[in-house]
Amino acid sequence: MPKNYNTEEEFLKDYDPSTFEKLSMMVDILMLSVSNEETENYRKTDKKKMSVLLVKRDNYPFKGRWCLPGGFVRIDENLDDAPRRVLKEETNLENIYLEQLYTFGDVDRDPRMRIISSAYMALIDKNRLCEKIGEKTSWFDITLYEESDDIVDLVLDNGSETIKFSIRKILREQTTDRYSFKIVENDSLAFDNPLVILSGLERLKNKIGYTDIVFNMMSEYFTLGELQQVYEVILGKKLLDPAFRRIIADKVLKTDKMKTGGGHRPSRLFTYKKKEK
Amino acid sequence: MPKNYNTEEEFLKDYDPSTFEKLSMMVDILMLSVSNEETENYRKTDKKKMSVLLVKRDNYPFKGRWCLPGGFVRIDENLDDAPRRVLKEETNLENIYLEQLYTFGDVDRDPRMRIISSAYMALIDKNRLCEKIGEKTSWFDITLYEESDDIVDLVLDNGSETIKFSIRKILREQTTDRYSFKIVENDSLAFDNPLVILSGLERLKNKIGYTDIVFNMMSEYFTLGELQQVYEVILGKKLLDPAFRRIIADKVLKTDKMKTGGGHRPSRLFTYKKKEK
DNA sequence: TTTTGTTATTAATAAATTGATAATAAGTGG
DNA sequence: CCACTTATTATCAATTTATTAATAACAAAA
Repeated sequence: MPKNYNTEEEFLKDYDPSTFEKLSMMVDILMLSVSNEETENYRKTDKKKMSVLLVKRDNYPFKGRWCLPGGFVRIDENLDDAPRRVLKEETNLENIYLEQLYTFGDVDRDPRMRIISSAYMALIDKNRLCEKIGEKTSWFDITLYEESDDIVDLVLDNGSETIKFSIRKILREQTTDRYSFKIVENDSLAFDNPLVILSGLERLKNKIGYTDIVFNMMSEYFTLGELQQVYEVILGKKLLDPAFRRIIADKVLKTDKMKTGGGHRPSRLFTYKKKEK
Repeated sequence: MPKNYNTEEEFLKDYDPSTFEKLSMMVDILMLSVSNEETENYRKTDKKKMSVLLVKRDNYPFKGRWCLPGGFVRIDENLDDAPRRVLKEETNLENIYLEQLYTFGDVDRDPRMRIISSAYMALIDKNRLCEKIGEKTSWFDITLYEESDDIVDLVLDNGSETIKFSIRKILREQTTDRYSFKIVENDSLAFDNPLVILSGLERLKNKIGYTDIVFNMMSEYFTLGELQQVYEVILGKKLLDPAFRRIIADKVLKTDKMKTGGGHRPSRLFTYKKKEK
């Protein structure tokens, strides 16, 4: 029988927080970048890949498996602050582009107990995180095969290990535009991490067209060729040079620096031109 | 001191879920629709508005204030299932378009205790939910004033009550494209609901261009004029007729029904043409 | 019955954008 | 100095978008 309160204060003083069964909250971080193949004839060989940062679990559950970096949200910590803290702890990096991707909350997603996880997508220029990663942390290159209309196979590779999984895109009822994903096969990635990876790749693909987030993956100075390759690997298709240049013309700023040494005509270096207003 | 386990099962059997402090999880539902002004000369008067469904709180905290419908996530319920259940409970509606919007998790967003809330956006044809709502539930028309470059004022009105609040868009550090919102003023809306509303309006505005979600707000048969008005109210600007018709040409199917009685040339009725493949 | 007002719908053309090909530039490595 | 490679821009065709305006068809007023 609910008691009758007259003021907000009175109610709060009396409030029993244990009325509802509680649960735990985590954040997972999908750190994405683009592989760098500086020395290759990259225009010809299409070697550029998306890459994702994984860490090897040294605890149960999924001990020994690779997973996305993550951690529990502290009780006195804003949700949006958690991924930034975790990133600092795991990679010692600050000032990283982060955006919330999706909150995954299936009942059985974690074998330990009920844990809901907010996935955040982080974008970074790979050069900022290359040396300092230990044995437990590794970049994996992503290859994506569209198996059929509704099945996607993903292969992750870090040079010595390979991880494969398949995901089925399900056209949800009651929606007219959005897929939800379901894991069909998964050797080795922990938890529902495959879903996070595919969601992130899709989000990036969508947002590259109407935002400037790509520039978070570029170093300060870059050539238009490099930028174009990043676009191409994210979109999964070749772009024509003049068309591409037209698209990004007002997003970049020409510098007077040049990049030489490529065995061909040197290319001009550009920087990101921040929006006015 | 962590004990050493040899198998996953062994670990789980021994796992103590109380290691981390737990919290509660809610879902909020941002039910959006478009006001219907059937009898007006709507092309001239721009009366069409976005509307949002609010319920009056009859409990503390925020007793007597309007807020988004919502509820706690059950411990044995998938996160994505919760908004569907809540919607069924509060409005008796099923088969509603729903998509996860954002998970809000600031420490102080609920005065009771630590509660993280996933907001879901629901889109509906208003005619499906008009009669059957009681006194505690009401549609509010939304008017949006761009006060300055970074401040937006919102006014909600249900005919007898008016709710106002202001939100500041903050260009986040470390990002190049996204705003985060901060409530500047808020008379009467409960919790961080103003943020949810503005996020949803922005999401809708973005997605209308590359998805077919608008059709979730239309009834089965509609005129192109009606559809255009919905586009215009979502985008907040007028569109030219021929341009609009080109854009949606391959999304709609012409029927042989007509709508008469408008005091002008009757308009043909169309339906949503579902994507092939 | 005719006129006026209103929205629907489409034609037609100008303007802008995009697509595709090709030409020229400027390094490196033989 | 030549071959090779990528960079960069020009050019023109094809397509799309913007804009104006013409015509259609009903309701209501005159």
